[in-house]
Amino acid sequence: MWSNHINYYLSMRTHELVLSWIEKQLSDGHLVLGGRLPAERALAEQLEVSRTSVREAIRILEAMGLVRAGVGSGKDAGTVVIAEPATALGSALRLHVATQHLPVADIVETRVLLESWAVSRAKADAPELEEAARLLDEMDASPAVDDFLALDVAFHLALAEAAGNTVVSTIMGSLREAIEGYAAALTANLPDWDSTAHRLRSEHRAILDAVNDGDGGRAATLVAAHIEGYYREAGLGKAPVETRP
Amino acid sequence: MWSNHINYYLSMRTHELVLSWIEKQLSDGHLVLGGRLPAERALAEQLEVSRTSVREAIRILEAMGLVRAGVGSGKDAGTVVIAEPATALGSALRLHVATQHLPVADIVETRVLLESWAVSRAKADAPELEEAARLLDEMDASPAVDDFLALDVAFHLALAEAAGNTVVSTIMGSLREAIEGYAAALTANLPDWDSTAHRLRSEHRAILDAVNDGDGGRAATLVAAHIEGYYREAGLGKAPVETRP
DNA sequence: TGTGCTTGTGTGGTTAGACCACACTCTAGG
DNA sequence: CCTAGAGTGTGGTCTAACCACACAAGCACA
Repeated sequence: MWSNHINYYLSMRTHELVLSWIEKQLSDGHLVLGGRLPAERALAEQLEVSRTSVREAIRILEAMGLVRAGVGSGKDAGTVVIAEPATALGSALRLHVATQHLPVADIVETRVLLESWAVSRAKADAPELEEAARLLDEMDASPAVDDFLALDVAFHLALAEAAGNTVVSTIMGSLREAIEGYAAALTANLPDWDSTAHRLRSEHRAILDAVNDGDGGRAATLVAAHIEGYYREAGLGKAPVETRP
Repeated sequence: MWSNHINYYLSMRTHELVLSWIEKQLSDGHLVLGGRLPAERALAEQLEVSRTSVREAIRILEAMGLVRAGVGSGKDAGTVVIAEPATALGSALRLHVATQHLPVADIVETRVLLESWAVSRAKADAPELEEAARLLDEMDASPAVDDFLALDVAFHLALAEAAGNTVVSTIMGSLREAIEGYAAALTANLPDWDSTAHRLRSEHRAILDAVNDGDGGRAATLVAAHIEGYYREAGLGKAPVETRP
C-alpha cells in the first residue's frame, strides 16, 4: 500500500514514494480537480528522485484516470488532475477479461444487476432522463449501426446516472467499456439487425416510460430483459449449459 | 527513429505500443496466467523501443494488477502475469475518493447493493460458506480489533464469492479496499467496541444461517442492515445533511 | 566425500544527461 | 499595426551506465 508508513523508508520503490506524495497532496486538498502537478523535472528535484521515477508514477496515475499529461505549453499543457475513473476501470477490466480471469458472462450479469438497481432507484424528475429521451429521439434518426450503438451506450449511461450514485454509474460505464469489443463483434452474429434495432428502440421507450412513471420495479424488469435478451440473441448466454433444471 | 514514425501517424505513445503488444499476447494466449514476460531488455530490443518505454508499460500493467515484477532470479523473479484486479481497482477507487469525486457514501451504498445480491444468489452448498463459518469461529476467538476487522473482510469476501460471480466479488473487494482507511478510522468513533463486536458477531451468524437455509431474501435483508447499521453507528450516513426536504 | 565460500549471470530498480516535438509567448522587423 | 522568428517550458524518448538481489555453478578446503 502506498500510504503505508512502515514501508515508507524500507522496501518502497521510488515511484511509489512519488505516488504516496501525490496521493497525500490530493487528500490534503493541495491538489484539486483541474489543478496541475508540478512539472516532471521540478517534481523530481523537489522529491530528490530521478525524473524516470516521477514519470513512472505519473504513468500509473494516468492509467487510473487521475491525471492527463499534455505536451506543449498553455492551457492544455502539463499534467492536470482529472476524474475519469470509468475509462481506467474499463481498461483494467478489459485486460483481465483478456486473461480469461473475468468471464464475459459475469460482466454482463453484473451490468444487469447494477443497471436494474439504477433504474429502480432513478427519480422521475432526474434531469438525466430528459437527456435520455433526447438520445432516443436521435437514435430514431440514426440508421447506421455504429451511431446506434454509440447512442445506446450514452442512453444506458444516462439511465444509470439518474439514480444519483456516482460509483454505480462509473462501474456501469467501465463494465460496458470492458466488453465493448465483444459487443461490437456480437452485432455481426445478429440474424437481422434492422428488426433487432426496431425491437431495441421500443424496449428503450418502454424502460424510459416506466422510469418516468415512477414504476421502478417495472423498469428494472424491463431493463434486465432488455440487456439479457440482446446478449442472448447475439449468442452470449450466461453459462448456457448450466446445470439448473 | 522507426517508432517516431509510428507515433506520428498513429499518435500513439511508445509505451502504449508496448501495452498493445502485450495485450495482444494475452488475447492470443501466448501469455497466460503465471507465465513470464520477456525480460525488460529483451522486450525492448524485440519491439525496437527503449527500456524506459517498456518499463512504463509494465508499471501500468502492475498498477492494474496484471503483472508482478520481481527482482533477482529464480521462481519469484522476472515479470509474471497474475490476476489481482481487486487490489488494482481498489487503488484506483481510493485515489478517486481522495479527490472527492467518488463519495464514500456512494461506495457504501454500492457495496450494500452488490453484497445483498451476492448473498441472495449464494448457493447453500457453496464451499465458500464452510470457509465463512470457519472465519466466524476464528473471530469468536480473536478479541483484538485488528484481527476482528481482518477476519471480517475475509468473511464478507467469502460470502460474496459464494454467489459464483467473479466480477461481483472482485468489485466488492475493491470497494472494501478503497474505504479501508475510512473504515479503520471510523472504528474509533464507536461508543463501545465490545458491544458492537458482539452485535456484529451475532449478525454474521444470522446472515450465514439464512444463506445456509437457502433463504436468499432474508440473507439480503440482513446483510444490508448489517452493513448500513455499522456505518451509521460509526457516523457515516448516506448524505445526512442533504438538502432534500 | 562433502561442505562452504566465491564468482558468474540474469533479473528488475534507479539514475543522469541528452535530444526531440510541441504549443505558447515574446520580440524585433516590416 | 501586424507578422515571422526566436525563446521558453512542457512532456516523450532514448542511451548508457550502475546498483541490489537471488540463484547457479564452480572452486577450495577439511
